[in-house]
Formats: sequence, C-alpha cells, structure tokens
Amino acid sequence: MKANAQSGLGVRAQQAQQTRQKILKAAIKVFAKSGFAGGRVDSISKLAKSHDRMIYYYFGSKEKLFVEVLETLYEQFNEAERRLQLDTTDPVAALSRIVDFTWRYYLTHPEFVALLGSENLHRGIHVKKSVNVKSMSDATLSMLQPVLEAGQAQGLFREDISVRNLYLMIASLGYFYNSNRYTLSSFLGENLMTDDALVDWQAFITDAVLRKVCIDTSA
Amino acid sequence: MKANAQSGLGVRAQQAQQTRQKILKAAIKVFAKSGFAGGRVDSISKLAKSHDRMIYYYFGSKEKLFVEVLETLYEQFNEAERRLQLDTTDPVAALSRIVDFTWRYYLTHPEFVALLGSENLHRGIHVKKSVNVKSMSDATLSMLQPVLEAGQAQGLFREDISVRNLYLMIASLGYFYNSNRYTLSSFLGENLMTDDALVDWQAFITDAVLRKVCIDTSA
Amino acid sequence: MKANAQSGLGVRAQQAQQTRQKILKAAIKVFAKSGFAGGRVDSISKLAKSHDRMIYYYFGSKEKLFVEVLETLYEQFNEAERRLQLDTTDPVAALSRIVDFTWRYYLTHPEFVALLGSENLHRGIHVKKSVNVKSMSDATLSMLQPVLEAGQAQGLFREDISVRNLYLMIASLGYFYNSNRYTLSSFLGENLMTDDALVDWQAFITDAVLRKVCIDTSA
Amino acid sequence: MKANAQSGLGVRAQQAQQTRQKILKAAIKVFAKSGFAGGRVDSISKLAKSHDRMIYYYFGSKEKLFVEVLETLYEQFNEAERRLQLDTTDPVAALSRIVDFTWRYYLTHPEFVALLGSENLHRGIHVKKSVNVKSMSDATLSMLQPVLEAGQAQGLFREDISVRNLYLMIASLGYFYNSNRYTLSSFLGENLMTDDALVDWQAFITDAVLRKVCIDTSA
DNA sequence: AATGAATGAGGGTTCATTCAT
DNA sequence: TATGAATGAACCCTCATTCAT
Repeated sequence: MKANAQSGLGVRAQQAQQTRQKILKAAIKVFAKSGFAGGRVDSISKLAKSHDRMIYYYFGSKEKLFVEVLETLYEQFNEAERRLQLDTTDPVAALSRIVDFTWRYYLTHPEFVALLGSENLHRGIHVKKSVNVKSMSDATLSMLQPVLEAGQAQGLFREDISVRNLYLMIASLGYFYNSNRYTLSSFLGENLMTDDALVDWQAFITDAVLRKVCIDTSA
Repeated sequence: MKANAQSGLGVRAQQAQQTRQKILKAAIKVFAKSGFAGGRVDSISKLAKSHDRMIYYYFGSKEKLFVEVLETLYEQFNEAERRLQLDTTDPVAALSRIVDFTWRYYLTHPEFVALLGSENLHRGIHVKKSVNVKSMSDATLSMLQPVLEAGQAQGLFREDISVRNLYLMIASLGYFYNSNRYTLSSFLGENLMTDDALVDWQAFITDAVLRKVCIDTSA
Repeated sequence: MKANAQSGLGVRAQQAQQTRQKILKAAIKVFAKSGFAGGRVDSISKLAKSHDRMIYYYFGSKEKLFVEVLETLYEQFNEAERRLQLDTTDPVAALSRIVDFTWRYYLTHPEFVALLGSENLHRGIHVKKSVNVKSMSDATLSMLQPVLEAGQAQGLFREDISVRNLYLMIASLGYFYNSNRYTLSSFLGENLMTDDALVDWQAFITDAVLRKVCIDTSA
Repeated sequence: MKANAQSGLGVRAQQAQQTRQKILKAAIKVFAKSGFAGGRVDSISKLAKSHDRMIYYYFGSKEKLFVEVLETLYEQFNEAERRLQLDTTDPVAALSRIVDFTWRYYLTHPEFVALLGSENLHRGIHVKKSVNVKSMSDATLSMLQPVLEAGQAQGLFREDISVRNLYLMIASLGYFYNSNRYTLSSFLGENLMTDDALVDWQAFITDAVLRKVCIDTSA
C-alpha cells in the first residue's frame, strides 16, 4: 500500500490533476476577459504556467475547454445556491434573501457574467453541447419554488406568479446592472459601482420583486 | 444646372456615400453576429460587396468602424424613442407604453443587444471613445422623466422613485430576456421566443413596473 | 499681352510647376529618411500638401520620381562644384579646397548621402535609367583634373596619380564618415559629430590626401 | 548511451538549430539584397524552405531577426580579424596587411556592406538595440593599436596619428569603393570591378595609408 | 506526463497604383 | 489641373492546432 493511497491517486496523477486545474482556472480568467473568440490559447497556457500543448492534451480543443469553463462556473453558481439556507416559514424574508443572493452573486462574480455574455454572443453554441448545464436549472428553480409555494400557501404571495417569471425577474434585475455596467456608465454618465449606488439598487430591486409578488405591501 | 443639384452632391460623392453606408450596414451585421473580436474585416467587406481597403479608407480602422457602428445603433434607438408619442395626462398608460417600447425594441433589434453585449465584454473601451453616445442618454431619461413627474404630480406614482432606477428596471427586464435567451433556453429547457412566451413576459414586466411605481394598484 | 508674360507661363502652368516642385522637395526628404523601398508615396504627397494622384500625374510612378530626385541631388552637387573657384596657380591650396569642399558637402547634405546609400542598396537600378547622371561625372572630374595636372606640371604632385583614384580617395574619406556615422557611433562608442571631431577629421583627411599626392611634404 | 550524446543535443534540438540557422542565413541574403524595409519576411522563410511562423518562433519579429543578422555579420568580421596573424616586429608589413584585409573583406562580403548601408539608412536603430555590437569595436581597434604603437616605438610611424583616425581612413578607403560601386559605375562610366581596377585600387590605398602614417617613405 | 518544433490559414492593415470625373 | 474613390496584392504577424519525441 502506497503512502498516497488515501487520495487514491499516484503522484503523477495528482500532478496531472493539478495541471488540469491550473489550466481551467487560467481559462476562466482569460475567457472572462476576452470572451471565447478573443481569448487566446496561448494566453491561457502562459497564465497557467503550462504549454499550449497541454490544453489539447487535457481538453482536446479550445472549444471543449470553453465548455468545461462554462460548466464549472454554472456548477459553482449552483453550489452557492445550495449553500443558501432558506426558511420557508418566512417566505418574504426568504424571497428577499434570494434576490439579494442573486444580485450579489453576479456582482462578485464578473467572470460568470462575462462568460454568459460571451456565450450568448455566440448564440449558445457551447452551452448546447453540455449535458450538465441543463440539469442545473432544476436546482435553481427548485430553490425558488418552495419559497413561492410557501408564500402562496400562507396567502402572502399572489397566485398568478410563475416560478419561471419570478426567476427571470430576479435574474434580470441582478444581471443587467452588472453585465452592462460599462455601457451604462458611459450612457448614464455616472459610476454605478460606488457603494451608495450598489446599496441603492439592491434596495430598489428587492422592493420591486416584493411589490410584484406580495399581495399586500401596505404593511 | 445639373440633374443632381438637388442633393447637393455629385454622382461620385453620392456613390461614395452609398459605399460607406453599405460597409456600415454590413459591419452592423457582422459585429452583431460575432462581436468585435470575432468580427472579421474581410467578412464585412465581402458582405458589403466592397474591399477591405475601403473600410480603412472610410473608417480608418476596425476599431473606429466599430465605434461608428455603436453610435449608429445608439442613434437609431434614440430616434425610435423620439418617435414615441407620450400622453403625460395619462401617466400610467404612458409608462406602460415605455415599458412595452423598450422591451419590443430589444426584441426586434437583436443586433443592438448583441453589440451592447460585445461592447461590455470589452469593458466599454469603444463607447468611451465616442463623444456622441454620452449625449444620447439625456434623450432616454428626458423621455421618462416627464412621465414620472406627471404621475407623481397627479398623486399616482410613488415619490421615492428615481428616474435612473426606473430606467434601469425597465431596461433590465426588457434586455436580459433577449440578451441571454440562448443560455436561458438551455438553462430553463424551454423556448422563450414563442408568441405565448413573449406575450406572457411583456404582461409580466409591465405589471411589475406599475406595481413598483404606482401608489395604489388595487384598482 | 498678359501680365505674366515675362515668366512665359500662364497662372495655371505656374501653379502646376509649383505643385511639381513641392512634390519633388517632399520626395527628397522622404526618400532620404526612409530610402526608396521605405519611402511611402502617401508620405510624400502629404508632406507636399498635395495628393497621391499628383505624383502619378507629374512623375508617372514612384520609381520615376525617385530617379528625378536622384538627378536633382546630383545636379545640385554639380552646381556646387561649379561654384568652386579654384586657383590652379596654387595646386596644393586648390586640392585642399576640393577635399574640404567634398567633405563639407556630404556633411551638410545628409539627404544626398542617404539617397546614394539607398540607391546602392538597390544596386543602382534607378541611376542606370538616368541619362543625365552620367554626364555629370565629367564635371566632377574636370574640376579635379586641371588641379592635378597643374600640380604635376609644377613638379609638386606625383606623376603616378590618376584623377580617378584621386577622386575616389577624396570621396571615400569624405563620404564614409558621414554615411556610416550611425553604425560607427555604436561601433566606436563615441559621437563623431561634435565640432572637435569634425575639425579633427577634416585636418586628418586633407593631410592624408596631400601626403599621397605631393612629392615632398617635408616642407 | 545514445548516438548523439557527443553533441549534447537530441535529434530534435539539432534539427531545430538547423532551422534557426537556415532562417538566419536566408535573412542575411534577403536583407542584403533589399535592406531591412525592402526585405520581406515571406522571402526569407521561402528561401529558408521554412515558414513565416518559424521566424517569429525563433526570432520574435522581423526587427529582432535583423538585429541578429547584424550581430552575426559583425561577429564574422571580428572573427576574421582575429584570424589575422600580425607580426608587430615589422609594423609596415603588418599595417599593409590590415589595409589589404579590410579592403578585401568588404570586397568579398558585399552582404556586410549592404547591411551596414541599410542600417545607416535607418539611422542605426537596430544596432543601438544590440549590446553585443559595441563590444566588438574593441577587437577591431585592439588589432590596430599594437601595430601603430610598435611602428611609433620603432620610429617608423608618425606620433600624431590616432588609432581612431587610422581605423577610419582604412575603413573609408576599403568601404566606399564597394558600398558605392553601383552609383560610381554610372557616375564614372566604368566598371570598377575588373581585376585590374581592383588591384590598382588596392595598391593605391595601401600606399596612401603608408604615406599618411610613415615618417619616411623614400626608402 | 510533458514539451519543443512545426504548420498553414488567416488576422488587421498598408502598399503603389488606376479609375472616373 | 486636380481630386475623391476604388483596387487587389502584399505587408508583418498571430491564430488554433498537430507532429514527433
């Protein structure tokens, strides 16, 4: 029995995993910065302190690497969602938390926003090739659904709200502000990323969602 | 007196303007399809049935052409806004129209959405170089402002709504659905572009905006 | 009779001559700076505040323009030579003057040096096309010849010196120092263009020529 | 033990060195023929039976390749100088040998002459970037210096001759004849490259240098 | 497992030149 | 006389990728 038996991997295999991981991390950064078309294989291998060849060794092609990057980021988002502890006995608070979480996640993960942007620019060709991504949406909606249902059961939330639309609204309000912050800054002529602006927007969108969902907000 | 005296331009100059215009139109298409980095100068000139050289003759560089494309699309958006006839005596109707207009504009102008996406991927470097874009935001906000103010004056709209946030909300809800339709389709596993889905979303966001803005929605 | 009859040219023709002249002057500068291959037609027309098209209108091609530039500079050199007043009654002084003149001409006409360099890089293809250049050498040698003959007749100069070799020596010593000043500066690690260095070299080469030519230099 | 152990390089590495060398050799030819600006990357790679890409792989850029070409030629010149066996006990013979060597080197290495010409046309921008070139001049001057000093010590050479000027004189007389042979041929209307002409010039410049340097040439 | 060498298509851009008034 | 418009070949260089150890 080898000393490294615990990990279940030999030293070589461990190193290999490490190299793979380094490349993946570098690819996230590079693709986030320049998109799929603009992201250079060379930049990735250099940032990973590896070689171009290794990208092909581990991932097969730039495209497959991009798919894996996409899956990784989706997976991380899913994991973060799963870590959310939602108390369905207080649906309003739970919903607020979800809005806050979503908004904050986009804010603190610009690479996710950028990658989604790039992928949509390419009409979703890579995401289509991934089987994993589809299954992930279930997680997202199945986090929102119990909250919505609880609120409706308790007579707090309107009955005519669909999970899908609710999700889209929350995502829209959290995403756009971040995804378009550069053109918005030029367009509106003001810095959207000051602490004040962020707090202001967060309060605004939480309120907007609640007003849309809750039956009586006069309280 | 020459036949072309009316236009004030000679035949040559007219043709030149045409060539310029053809290139610009082609550039909009190509950049919309592939973004700035992915859009090939060669593709543009071929689509315009012109030559690479002419792009440099008229625009100086790929980058400057992109800036002009951006300005053109912003300008077209502005013009469409200006054509909106808003009746401030009925602020609720006017606001609904604005929501509808914005959403529909993004829906029917995917190239604008794509270009904005590409530009934000590039952190707004091109839009920064344009002096014209900044001035355009005024138009947008100054369309929204009188409606908001009228609504507030009539006691229909809440006082604590800022034009900026209102604009951002409307834009978010209209933009995201379109910009991210590819990843959303994969993620949600459904086609967001069916007539039913579109009508559904339009009703949803109009309602969301009104509930956020109006004081009493019980009526 | 027109007012401009004196010049023998109409106003239009005068302007034309002016344009031609502006282009030629600009071409000298540009070709001197970048050589024939590196000198851009566009740079020339811009410097001349004219248009590319005019170069073709007046000179036919870049190559023909270069030939004319070459001829112009050779002609100017010839003219400067002709202006030299040489007193053959004092052959030593006259020879010294020629050395000094040649050296100083190269020093103060770097564009001539550069053009000759470029032309030799191109193996003299342009100079071959010029009928005028050949005839100019006569002038040069026929300035040197009487001095050499006078010195020999007076028993001051050695008999075995050919005009050709004498010319080559004088030219070598004057030209190389200027033509290769950039590589020499790097190579020798010193600035060859200080006043001291220039004076030193002038004295050195004059002395060298005289020692080569004169029979007795002990005086 | 592998067959190639002696060279210390694997077969691949050896081949790589070969490719690099082939490119360098081709570059010397092409740059010599057309100068830096006129020398095409494409011509070089074709002549080397390689690909454009490899030039960038091995040298980084056309400019860096040119610098390396320059360094190579300077280095070859230096090496040839080092191979000169000079007998300082006979300073006159030694000096003659140096004059002869220098002249003959330029004559038999037209690519060196051409490259220097091109480099000076570009105002020495490449040579400035090379650290190696500067150190090479030492070799040149330190070959000449002991000869000059020996001659002076033996009372054969004049005391007021500086190494620098002596070097410049020898170089001038050897270089100009070769560098400007094309314009000179047109200018003088005669072929300077016949055997007779070459012998004649060699004798002339050797004599010129000796007359300049030696105290008494009557012997 | 890892890597230096090689590939060839294509990137944006500039060139000298000609066309059409 | 003069000039904007057009041309297409070629420029240097970079791309994603594969070969051969």
